[in-house]
Amino acid sequence: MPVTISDVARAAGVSKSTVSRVLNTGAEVDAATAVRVREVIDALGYVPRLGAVGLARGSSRTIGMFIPSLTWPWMGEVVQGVADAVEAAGYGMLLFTAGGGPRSTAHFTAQFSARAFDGLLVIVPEGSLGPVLDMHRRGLPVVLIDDHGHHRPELPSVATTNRAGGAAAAARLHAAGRRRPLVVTGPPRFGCVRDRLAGFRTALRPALSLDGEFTEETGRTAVEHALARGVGFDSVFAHNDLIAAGALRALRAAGRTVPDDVAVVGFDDLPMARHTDPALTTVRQPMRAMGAGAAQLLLDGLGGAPLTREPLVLPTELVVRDSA
Amino acid sequence: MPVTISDVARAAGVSKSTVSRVLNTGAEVDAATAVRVREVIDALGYVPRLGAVGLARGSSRTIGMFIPSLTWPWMGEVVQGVADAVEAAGYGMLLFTAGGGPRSTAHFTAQFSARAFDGLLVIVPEGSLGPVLDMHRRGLPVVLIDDHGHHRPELPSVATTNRAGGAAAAARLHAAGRRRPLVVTGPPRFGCVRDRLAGFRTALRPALSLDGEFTEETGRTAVEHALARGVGFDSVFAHNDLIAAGALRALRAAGRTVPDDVAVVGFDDLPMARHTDPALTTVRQPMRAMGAGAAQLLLDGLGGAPLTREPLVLPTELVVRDSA
DNA sequence: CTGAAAGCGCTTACAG
DNA sequence: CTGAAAGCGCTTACAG
Repeated sequence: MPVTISDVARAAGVSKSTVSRVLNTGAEVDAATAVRVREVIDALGYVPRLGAVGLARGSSRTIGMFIPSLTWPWMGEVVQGVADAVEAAGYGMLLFTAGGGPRSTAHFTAQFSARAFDGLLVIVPEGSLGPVLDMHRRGLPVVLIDDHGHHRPELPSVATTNRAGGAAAAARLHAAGRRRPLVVTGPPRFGCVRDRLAGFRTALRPALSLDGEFTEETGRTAVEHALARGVGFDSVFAHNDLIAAGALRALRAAGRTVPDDVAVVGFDDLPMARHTDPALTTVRQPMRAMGAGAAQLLLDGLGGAPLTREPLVLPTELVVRDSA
Repeated sequence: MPVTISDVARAAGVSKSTVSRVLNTGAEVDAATAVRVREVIDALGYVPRLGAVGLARGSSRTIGMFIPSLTWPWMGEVVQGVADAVEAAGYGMLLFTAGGGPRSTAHFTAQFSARAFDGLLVIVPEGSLGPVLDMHRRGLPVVLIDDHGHHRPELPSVATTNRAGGAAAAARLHAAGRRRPLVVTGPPRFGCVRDRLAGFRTALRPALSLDGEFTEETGRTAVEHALARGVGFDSVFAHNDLIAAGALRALRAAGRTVPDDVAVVGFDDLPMARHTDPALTTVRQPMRAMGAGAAQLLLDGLGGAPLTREPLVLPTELVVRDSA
């Protein structure tokens, strides 16, 4: 049988109120009494039951996190960043995934209604903004991790400098004397795609710009296509590292040398970026820091700090390796 | 203000007991009454507060998951498998990571003591078996996801067929006429390493066997080393896909063609396996199924089913691509 | 079949 | 500084 506050009170010869006070407010308790109670707590190994505290206080000391899927390449980094910050604050983290479609969303919503968490961190799964906004409207503190450059003025969020990242990629290529870049983007409906492109264009004009999915295959076929069409490009700006990997592969298959014939810059800095051949020069997104920053924002908010709607923007960073 | 069971009772003209009954046991309630209560529940959008239910029932309908880190290549797959099963059962999943060392473990232990979860899934972080065994001893249902082939007879677990996987790799190489394989393993202290090696040896004798970490670098340096020593190998069996990727790279750098000069087989089937050049033939570990299977085992256990100590073993599968 | 009451393990005014 | 009591929102014997 786990020990309860009553056990402690009895053993220390005080009331539950007093035990509760030394545990919480700490003040308004006689020093000697406090010491004695603490000794008993340690001796008995008493830990307040979270559920009971939550019921009495109307909170759960737990945050929820809602994400599209754990299998995306950089998702683990973000969630790890969140986990670190949440752990440091002594909170629990309830993780929800949207992979199962409506069923998943329903489950997540049900846990919200059951008040399973006090605040929410979310990387909005496509089509799930509705329920999230609804929760926010009902008073749930929410912080968005804006992976797609879709700023929602209604909600606090953390984002990164997609535009500056694109500009940095262009600057690097420009400095290397490249003037005819092939740009391979992700889906144009994403804000991050438009931002990266806009940033890139401030320094360099694409010889050709193709869009596709954020996949290796997109990179491969885009390069094959450009090669077949005889587009004379001297570099590639890939909107993520998977696309870059595909481009690298297609270039090698075509007998082009990287970076001598064609320089390649990616985006993200996935772990694989250091293992491509040649190692990939890429624009690093601070995914872990974004997770940790969002968590900290939310935790501060739960602690009473005002949640500003001004996004917390963490900088990208050009990581120079061998491909450009 | 969220609606409570009292609101429902009042609106339906019954007692809280009755509302609770239609919500739970369902039986022993007049059909007409039940219908009326349900209507009110729907109309008011009533959802029982998880914490209150948990306190009254002595459970939390939440499971904990404790893992070394989310940044390992296949970790997302496992956790996603768990998330799917847990979601289907209407449970919550509290995620804990050991990345922060003792501080992380302390946090995790504190949440256990605070009874934040009813059951535990764990991929044992190195050095953290102690606390987990302790929780189990204190009555917490635990299921291990045995990624390292370290069977713990004390605990229920799910594992995979490392030995058969090694044998399948060897069989594939043997069928391709290879007789002088270079084997590059992970740390020999891991049971999975020994099992994969033992399985491999049932069909083929290594020309040379080197061990290292489960990293790209290990694969690269091992191949470079074997090449420098003039070991005449015609194939590589890498104990994971990162090692295989490194081997592929070193072979290409040395001008060897894969699979013609040297065939390469990996282990894991990470997403990157289909994007190496050439695409990697590898032994697939059913990480997602292992996660889902472990969760189901635990959930069944929480539902009253006996948790057998006999491991649930899910099969590996040889995925043939282009490298062997 | 249904309700009143006690209880789950805490916190927090309210008195003193 | 400290305790008795009420209350958080449920469930579950216990009567009827």
